[in-house]
Amino acid sequence: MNTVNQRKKSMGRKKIEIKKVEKETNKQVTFSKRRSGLFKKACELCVLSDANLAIIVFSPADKLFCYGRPNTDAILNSYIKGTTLFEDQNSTGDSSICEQYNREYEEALKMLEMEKKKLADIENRVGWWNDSIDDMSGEQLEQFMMSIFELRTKLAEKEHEHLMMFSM
Amino acid sequence: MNTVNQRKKSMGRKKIEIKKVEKETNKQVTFSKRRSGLFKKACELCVLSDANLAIIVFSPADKLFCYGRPNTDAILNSYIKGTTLFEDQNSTGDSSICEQYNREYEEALKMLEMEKKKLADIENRVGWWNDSIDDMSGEQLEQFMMSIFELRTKLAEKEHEHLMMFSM
DNA sequence: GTGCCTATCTATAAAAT
DNA sequence: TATTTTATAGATAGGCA
Repeated sequence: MNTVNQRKKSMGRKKIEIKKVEKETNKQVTFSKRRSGLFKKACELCVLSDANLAIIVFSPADKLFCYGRPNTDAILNSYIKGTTLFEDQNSTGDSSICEQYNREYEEALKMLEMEKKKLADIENRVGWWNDSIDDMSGEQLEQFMMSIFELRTKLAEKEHEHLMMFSM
Repeated sequence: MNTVNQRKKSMGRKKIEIKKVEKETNKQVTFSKRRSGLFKKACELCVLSDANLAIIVFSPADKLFCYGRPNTDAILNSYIKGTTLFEDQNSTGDSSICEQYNREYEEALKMLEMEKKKLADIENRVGWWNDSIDDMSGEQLEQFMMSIFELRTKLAEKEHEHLMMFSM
């Protein structure tokens, strides 16, 4: 049994005034604990009442945390568009900022790949051409000239293709 | 005074399971109470730890509620612009991807521009070369051969640059 | 920064008004 | 339907590891 004088291990929770916590380390701890508490409450609200929500938090050090159901961007998108979630889900167009970025990014990547291929293609041809010239001796000049015209024709065709692709 | 048999006025709070409240009227009451509780917690978090946050809630009936400090739109703008560090606490979806896509997308766009410039550069040179050949008559062949070697040298330099860039 | 602990403090489910 | 009451479940400040 505890004697009258025996100290408790903890003073337990104390009432605090809701005002800025001045001590920096305590402020950090309070932020961390209460943020997780807030997100838990948010989760419960969603589950219990079948709601959807997003929370975006900037910590005192301006670090970003967020919670969202079904996900943050879907909620923000609905908010920004001034539509409801229901309407948003039924739309066939872009459904969230995230997805939109994703789509644009994939497109950009594809374009990049195409450009790289074109470049590689052209550089290969140039390389082949250079090699041809490198190996050439005086008596091969006439034959080379024939090749030049042949190549020119092929290049013109290829270039035309490229220009067509560019103008898309 | 209360007699021994006198019933309490309330059974008090009971433990509830965190799952969708089926009874519509109870769900509505739960939503309303817990939403205000959530906003209160959010307010306390802001004051205590000097944080900023925004909460956007769609009720089960898709009605919009929000809370923001300093205000909702300021927080959303910061979020969308992705100007700060990011840690995702999301349980259902992943929203940090959005910012990441944005960054990768910008990068891809830059790369694309670079590739296009390179391509245009090379195609200009090829075009110039083709034009040269087009206009050529028999007596200009010797002069053309001189040009070929000059060009070859220049192209080799340029190509080397490109290969260097590619290998990054 | 996280996690545990305990003694409170606070939010809130259910009922009553 | 909103507010108040009751009694309890849950959150958390302060310590410590």
